[in-house]
Amino acid sequence: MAEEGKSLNFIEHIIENDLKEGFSKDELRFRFPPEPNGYLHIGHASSICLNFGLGEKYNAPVNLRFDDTNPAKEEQQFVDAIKRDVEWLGYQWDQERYASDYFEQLYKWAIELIKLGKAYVDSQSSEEIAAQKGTPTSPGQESPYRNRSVEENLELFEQMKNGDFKEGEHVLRAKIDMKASNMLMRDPIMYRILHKPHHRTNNDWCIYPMYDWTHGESDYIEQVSHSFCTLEFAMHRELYDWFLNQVYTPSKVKPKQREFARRNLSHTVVSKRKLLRLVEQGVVNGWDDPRMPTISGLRRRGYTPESIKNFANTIGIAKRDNLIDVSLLEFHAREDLNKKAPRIMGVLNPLKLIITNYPENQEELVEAENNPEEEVLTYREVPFSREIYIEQEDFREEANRKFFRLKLGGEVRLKNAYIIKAEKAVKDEHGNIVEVHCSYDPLSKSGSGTLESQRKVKGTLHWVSIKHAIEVEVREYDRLFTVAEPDRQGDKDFLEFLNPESLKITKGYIEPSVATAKVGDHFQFQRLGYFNIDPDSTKDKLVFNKTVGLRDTWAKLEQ
RNA sequence: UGGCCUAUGGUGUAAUUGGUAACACAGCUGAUUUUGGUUCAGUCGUUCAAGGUUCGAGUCCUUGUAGGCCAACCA
Repeated sequence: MAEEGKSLNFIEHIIENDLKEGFSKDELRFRFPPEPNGYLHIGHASSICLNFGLGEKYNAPVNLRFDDTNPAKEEQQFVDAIKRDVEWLGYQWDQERYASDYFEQLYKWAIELIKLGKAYVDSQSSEEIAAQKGTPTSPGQESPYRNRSVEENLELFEQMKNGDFKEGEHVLRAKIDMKASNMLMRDPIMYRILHKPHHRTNNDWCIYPMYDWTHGESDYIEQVSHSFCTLEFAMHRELYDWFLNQVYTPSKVKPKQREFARRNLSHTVVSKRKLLRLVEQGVVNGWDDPRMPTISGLRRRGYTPESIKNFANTIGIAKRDNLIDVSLLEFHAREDLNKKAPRIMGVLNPLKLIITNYPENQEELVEAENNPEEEVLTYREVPFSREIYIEQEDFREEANRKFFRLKLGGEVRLKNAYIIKAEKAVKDEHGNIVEVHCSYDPLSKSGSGTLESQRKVKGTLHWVSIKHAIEVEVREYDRLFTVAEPDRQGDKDFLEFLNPESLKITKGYIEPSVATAKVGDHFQFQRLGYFNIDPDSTKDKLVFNKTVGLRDTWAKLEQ
């Protein structure tokens, strides 16, 4: 079902045009084709949202197809992670396919190409082949094996398949044009010998097809109508079409490849190869480290599927180079979490506050809104007592009028509780404030309806009762890199721009209502930001990840 | 010294296909607020350059300029 009134991106224009020119809507079919050699990242999320979004818009099937033609790099664990991530985003694929499902068909087609004189076995080394390839500005040379007889080619190719040769001894090449301006058309390699077990076909094959030979034919087998990929494949289109034309039957759908620009995110890297380095060198704690721009990392960090999808839809799809600021991603996290995350009180940098006129052994429960954004408000109870923690930043001995928080002689409201007045700051021998003594107005209790409770005081602080607070571990994250484009800093390696302070682990104190929360649950720590519970949590210790802070206009004023 | 692609506010993306350049984020003002959050109102700012076609050009043409991609038995 097409959304109305929404402007179309260039991909949608292409589809609309095809439809207008008579392409049947029933034959629309898309695919998301990851290689299982790493985890999906935010850039893939854009591609997933594009393809599956198109599927939803046109009510067309979308296949999940693993491009698994290189057993040297691909693993089952990545297949599993990819499926988990796509599902988590909320998309359902029509069929789960693997390029390796088509190895037999591809092999048969290759034999046909040989018989037609359109493919040949080259027995040179990869260095020799590369040397003959020419350069972008000069034509290539033909291989001395280019005109082998069909019979010889057939025989050699079969021996390749049977495992009679070592890796690198022979390859199968398409016979196209060594002088083509598009270097991909200079007799591209279709098959190489690889004596490696494949995660699905084990040792059935020792020849493996190359990407170009595989991808378009796989699209064709699945009758994918529109095959979208990133811009670096633009030059491959000519070859994609050439291979397709060798096997195409007019009654069938001929897939159409179109290219869009990959999305770049500031202050990170969006490339599986580079992310792999971060993982392998131990810069981060795995692919799902909350600092990683992987889907798994973002999930663990506390991003919701909706926030990621909204982000992807907002940034759209186009063909020009781009650098999207992470703050836009963070905006979408806040926007979604603001609606969904229950509010709680937690203190990260505790300062002890004693309410001197509150009876020593007294405690009470105060009522707190779970989320002011709820249509029907719900409440919980939070324990209050004489000794509480507030944030260190929320108290100053002296401050100007712009400081809405607690200062000596000044008043603030304790959220959901009483209005207090700071009387005295107790210091240690170094002059650090270790305790604040306050008095409270017993008639000012929140929601009590008294005149005193309705007094307007400028500041409201969050707090926890020391006696009742739960101690938790809090992991706060900052951008992984100190510069916007770490992988575009001249000849310097992107690892030179790591932010040494990307992870800060501290102790926090939170209200007891959270004790029963589960891994993955989201919360807003009031006045601080959004947090969720990390899988590292145990029965005895909750671990929180900070997803993103609240918008903080005070911090801006302070600068 | 070739081929292909791209160029719209600070960022990202649109513009009913030649008809008033807009949406989101960021920024700035103000209002509301028991979160310096949210919400609301307002505001700043845009078509790479030069020619050409046209009543009219972000859109078409020409020439420049800038950036990206292409020489893995990777995808």
